[in-house]
Amino acid sequence: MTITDQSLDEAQAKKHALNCHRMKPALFSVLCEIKEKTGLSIRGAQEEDPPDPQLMRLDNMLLAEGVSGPEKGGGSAAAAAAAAASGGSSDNSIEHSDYRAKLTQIRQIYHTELEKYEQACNEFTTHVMNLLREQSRTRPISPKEIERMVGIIHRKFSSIQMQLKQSTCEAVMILRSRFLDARRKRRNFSKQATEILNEYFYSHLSNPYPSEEAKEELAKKCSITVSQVSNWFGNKRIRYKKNIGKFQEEANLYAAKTAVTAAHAVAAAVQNNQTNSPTTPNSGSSGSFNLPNSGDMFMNMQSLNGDSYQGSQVDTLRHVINQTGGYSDGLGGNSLYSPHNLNANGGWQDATTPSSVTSPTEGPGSVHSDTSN
DNA sequence: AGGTATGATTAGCG
DNA sequence: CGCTAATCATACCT
Repeated sequence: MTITDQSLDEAQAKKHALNCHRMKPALFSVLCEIKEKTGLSIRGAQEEDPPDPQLMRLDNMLLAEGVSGPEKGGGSAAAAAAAAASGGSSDNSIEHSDYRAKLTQIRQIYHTELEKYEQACNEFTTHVMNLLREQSRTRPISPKEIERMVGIIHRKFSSIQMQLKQSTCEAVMILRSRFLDARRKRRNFSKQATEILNEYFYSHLSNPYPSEEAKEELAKKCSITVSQVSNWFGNKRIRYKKNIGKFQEEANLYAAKTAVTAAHAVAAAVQNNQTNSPTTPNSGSSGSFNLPNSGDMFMNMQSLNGDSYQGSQVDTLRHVINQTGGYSDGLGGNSLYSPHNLNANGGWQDATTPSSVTSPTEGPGSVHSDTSN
């Protein structure tokens, strides 16, 4: 619906223009050729035999894409198939309808062209027949010869048809790759979605591997697909690990966020005269990872968040943070980080620490140094 | 324009 | 099959 689509339009227009240019002269030249060589050598015959595999492939594909199939159902079927092929995304219906529209366009062009060729074929056949009939007055013409002529004509036209099919296939492929190859057309998730994902990630930092169900839920919440969630976590894990310093700020932020909510809950609980803190917001799948927690994070948290916490709550918060897998400790703060920590826990990542993991991208100092973003 | 962020894809591993 | 690591291709920012 933006620039890409326009370019697609152009591309398609070009494509079709090209097709038309390719077809028409071909047709004419064939006609001329046949006229001249009134049934002598069969020059185009090598192009396809009756069970031409390529033609079959094209036919199958056109059918599968809904171009040559039934009018209406074909389109949506194709769109569905395409969606399935692209990874089962049933989301952005807008784009799919757009896709379908384009596909319909292609189909229409295909059908009109096809019709035209058929018609031309018939016309030309009768024309040649007439010619032959005329000639038959001056010279004997065997039925066999006529038959052969007709055969030649049909073969020629079907080879043109094949070109049509081929071009249509190409157009469809282009359309598909344009629309369905998400990589080409990547769009960032919504701010909200990223927020949700990050929240989950940082509150499960000790074990950021959402279960299938969790993924589904996240997917639903973010209105993205499960595989997108998986992708996101895959990317996030690897990138986080690669450059923890860079994510420090973010980590603090989200930790603070969850901590705050937790704190509220805890506060409520405390008010309820309960000293327990069973309130880790997200199911406590953490556990296995125990890092020593430093106060740093908390301080940052305070400053980042602007909220002021008072004495007793501080401890509670620390506790909560600990529970939530507060992992932020020395890491971003530069010197202290050792990638070993990650592995040690057997939690995520196994040892493959490539030599250059701990690039000290970030200078010393305060956790929120640059914010170059 | 160039750099960075980011979502998706791919090869390879267990 | 899910994961990591590397890479691609685009979006977004400067």
